[in-house]
Amino acid sequence: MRELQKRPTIHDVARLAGVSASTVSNALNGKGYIRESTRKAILDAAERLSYRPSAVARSLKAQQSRILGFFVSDMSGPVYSEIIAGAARKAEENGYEIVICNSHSREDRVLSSLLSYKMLDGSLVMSPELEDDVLRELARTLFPVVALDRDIDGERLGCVLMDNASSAYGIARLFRERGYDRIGYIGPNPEYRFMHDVQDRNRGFLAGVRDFGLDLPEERYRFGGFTMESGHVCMSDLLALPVRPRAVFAANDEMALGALRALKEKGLRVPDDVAVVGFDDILVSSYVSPRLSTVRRPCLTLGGIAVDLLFGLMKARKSHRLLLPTEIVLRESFT
Amino acid sequence: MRELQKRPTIHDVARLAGVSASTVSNALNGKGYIRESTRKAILDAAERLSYRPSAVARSLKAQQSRILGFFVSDMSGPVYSEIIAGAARKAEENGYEIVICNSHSREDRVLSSLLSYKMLDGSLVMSPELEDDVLRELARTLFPVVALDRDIDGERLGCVLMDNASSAYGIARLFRERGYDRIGYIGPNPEYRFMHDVQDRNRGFLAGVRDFGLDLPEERYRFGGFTMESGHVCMSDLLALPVRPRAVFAANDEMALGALRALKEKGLRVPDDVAVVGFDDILVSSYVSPRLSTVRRPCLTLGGIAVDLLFGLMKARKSHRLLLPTEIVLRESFT
DNA sequence: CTGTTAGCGCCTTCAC
DNA sequence: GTGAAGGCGCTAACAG
Repeated sequence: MRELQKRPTIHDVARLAGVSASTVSNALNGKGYIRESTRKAILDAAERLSYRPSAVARSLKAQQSRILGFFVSDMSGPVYSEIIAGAARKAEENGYEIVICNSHSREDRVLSSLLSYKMLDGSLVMSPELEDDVLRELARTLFPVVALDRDIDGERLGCVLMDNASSAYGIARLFRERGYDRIGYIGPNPEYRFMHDVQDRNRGFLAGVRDFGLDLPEERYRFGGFTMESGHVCMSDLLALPVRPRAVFAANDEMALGALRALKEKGLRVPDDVAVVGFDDILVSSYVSPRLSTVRRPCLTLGGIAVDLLFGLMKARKSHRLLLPTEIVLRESFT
Repeated sequence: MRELQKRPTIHDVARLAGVSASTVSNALNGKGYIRESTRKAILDAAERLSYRPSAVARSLKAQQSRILGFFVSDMSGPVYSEIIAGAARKAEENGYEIVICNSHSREDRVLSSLLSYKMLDGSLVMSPELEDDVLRELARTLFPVVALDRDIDGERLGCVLMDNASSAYGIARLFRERGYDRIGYIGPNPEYRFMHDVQDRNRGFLAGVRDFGLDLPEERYRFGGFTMESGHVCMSDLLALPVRPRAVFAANDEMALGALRALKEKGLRVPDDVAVVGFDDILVSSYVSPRLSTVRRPCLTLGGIAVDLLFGLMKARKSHRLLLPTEIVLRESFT
């Protein structure tokens, strides 16, 4: 029965190589001048012991971990992974790593423990669950924070937003221009009121509805939960109405996909009977039939920019607020 | 111009409260007996300074971080997020956290730096990029490792697999039973040979093709890259053939979705003209038209089980190998 | 060129 | 009840 051997430390290497710990440190990190023979001996000893420096000890000494946190609540969405990819690339270019921390739960226990016990040099946040005050507290007491898709400011706190509102507004305009007057809307249910980007979409679209005089009575305004299932239910409800809408805007692609399914089940054609527009331009949206018209958001860019901003916050204390444009993509489901 | 104030340490709290550091430590961690008045003073001081214990220092002292790593390369897939969710839940129940580390790159730099400089107590690995030897090395020198969907064993190394092969074999059997003799296959291109689960599917299906005497000539065996785009291309190629297949098996749902689109573009009906089967049962597969027949894998379960196994490895040195069943789900695209 | 010393922030003895 | 001392593993500063 073998003992659980402890990991070797720099002293073990030093002993084996017959030198001191600091010489080992220097040799391994390429600092200072070291005779080639001792250097060789040290490398050899390290190799023999499979020595790996402890990241924890290093971080303690260096007072930085070179790790950035990315707080997300959901992570399932395709949107997130693209943003993360953008962030990870930029972080890596600068010798940092990104770790994903899921902040799904809203319990206080999580807020005070999960959030405060990390070893991060900074963080990006995409969790609607984390309230503004929590972020401010985080930024104040722990490390700089960049919020994604949420309009917030404060000390050591930046944000980068996507212009959801104007594209949503643009959709309303297009409905008017193309003569789709009698519309339906699958919008965010109250549960999502704390999600900034979602609310932007909502406000933008409703403003457009008003400004362009679209016909959106209460019964054609449904509240969805941003899943395909929810989109399916909402659209089914819409279709059960005595007067059905000619065009429907869903606040994200997943709901729009669910809506397409409901339409299909009722034997209705898209866009001939009912036109549909989503939001996000997730990958699958251009593969379903009919291809979904939607709004594309610069997710990859967003991630990179957010990390840049975070680096800025880590160096200086300046905070920033950036707004990225979005773009309407017309495909088959609405033209 | 305000200085970048450093985070307060336990000594700062001690000074403010007029006690020693160890008393603060005891008070904050509920150890030992402390007079209520000093205790109050300490809590108060900590609050005033917004003191947060340093996770790094703690980990160094405790010789554990209570953090588990989850190495993934892609992360974009819906499959991953479900597994991660399962793992995160189980980890949390035991006072651990999971951080996602992306190991997308195959460079040596990454293998030796990214992998060795972590502060993890253990890790789950779903990166095909990380070769078996790397995992063994990891397990030997750093921390216990549980590989997901990869058949490997070694010291402090466990694995949990999903039975890809028998379901893929089952698909072939179904093709035979339902009279779909002339088939096509969109399988993994050679680039994916290091992905264990994918290879299992491949082997299982090809074994079935042989055993059940299905008609799969070379030109109807295409190599795809597991994206919708790739599935689209492969299916288009298949349809350009003089004799087109009556049923097509794609090695994952994304490719199957791409295939459906190609079929749609050619004006072919599914399953009447060509039947299609995928693999994974991603969420959207039951929403597209026609709904996709596929193979469901117990992803949520997998994550939890993997963490359990990891805990086992962290306590004892025993290693394990688990195999989880999969299930064929028949929907509209093939019945 | 190499070794000694000291300290990063915390916690665990062990005195008092 | 509380404090002083020491050490987790590493590295920077300074001697030698």
